[in-house]
Amino acid sequence: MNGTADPAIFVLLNEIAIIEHLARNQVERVLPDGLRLSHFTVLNHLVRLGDGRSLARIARAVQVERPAMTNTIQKLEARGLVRSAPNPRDGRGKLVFLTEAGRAMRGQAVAVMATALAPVPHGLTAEEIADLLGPLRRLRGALDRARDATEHAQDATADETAPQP
Amino acid sequence: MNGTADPAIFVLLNEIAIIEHLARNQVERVLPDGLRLSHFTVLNHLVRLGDGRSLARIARAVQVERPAMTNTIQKLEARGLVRSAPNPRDGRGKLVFLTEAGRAMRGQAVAVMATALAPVPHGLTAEEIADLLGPLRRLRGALDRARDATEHAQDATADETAPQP
DNA sequence: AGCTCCTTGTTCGATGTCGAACTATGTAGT
DNA sequence: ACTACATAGTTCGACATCGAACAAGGAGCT
Repeated sequence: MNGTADPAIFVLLNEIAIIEHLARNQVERVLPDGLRLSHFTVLNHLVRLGDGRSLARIARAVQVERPAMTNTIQKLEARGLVRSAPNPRDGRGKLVFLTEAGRAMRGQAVAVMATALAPVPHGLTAEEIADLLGPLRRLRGALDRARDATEHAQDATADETAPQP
Repeated sequence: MNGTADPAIFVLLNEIAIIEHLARNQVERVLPDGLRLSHFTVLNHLVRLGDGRSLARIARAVQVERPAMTNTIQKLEARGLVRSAPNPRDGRGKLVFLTEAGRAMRGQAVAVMATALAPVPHGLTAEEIADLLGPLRRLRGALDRARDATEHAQDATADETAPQP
């Protein structure tokens, strides 16, 4: 009817954008007391990969600009979920550490998110979820390289997937 | 090593969120003159599925709240990319139409996006892209149903995928 | 008709994110 | 040592999005 069919990659990215949007909204509705997904993402990152990291490094790993991370860390610190200290090795740097409250909050968030997302696997088998991951990681890699072509970053998001057995 | 392994669905959604973020940033850097992805999404929707739709209907289809769509339509109208007229059948409603400039802008945007995303398929074969789509559509469906469980919507995002052969 | 409930589009205030720009510090090259 | 240049963290202004709340109109029911 129309000659405007989108390329396959468009359709795929559109689908991904919608899924991200639905998942974000659904998850943010159940997170404890106004905790944003971006806040949780940082807590989760620090729990999984270890704390004592610099703000800039966290920002690169979770794919936000540094100003956004400054904001996020300030909010987390105001809630007592993280604390930060100057880096003794680097006068510019700042290291971010989890507090016990931060670890507890992350655990609580994981629990409610798991509950909220429980109905989802009914649309997808565990095997299908696993099968999706490989190609999606390569897609992410391709996007990372395409960005590097126009910019000049190299540490990208690699450490996000590091500790997978 | 740590006892904090995330459920598979978490890992999947995290990957999806990062891909969405990378793709959005990459695309918005090449869109003509400050055109936002949300603006393009509306233009693309109207070209593909037909114009003369109401603001609320477009908002549901592209998964944003009505205030956001009011803002988007106002920006598009200020640029002369769409025009709107009151719905003669419904005194509350407002119908949004594409202008020629809007159609042209959408075509131009598709072209530069295709160029910007050209390196991406090198990480993924066309067949893999196609294979991804089925499971992802079911994932979207599952999320839609999970949302319906706590809320009360039913038209969801179905028409977005309607014209697929 | 009248009443109730839903839908539409909008305005408002709050928040998160971005890019640009700035200061301070580290790093490399001469 | 000095002079670039890169990086860390922050502040600033712009902007999109959200949820809540509103006024206006439609739909259904008695």
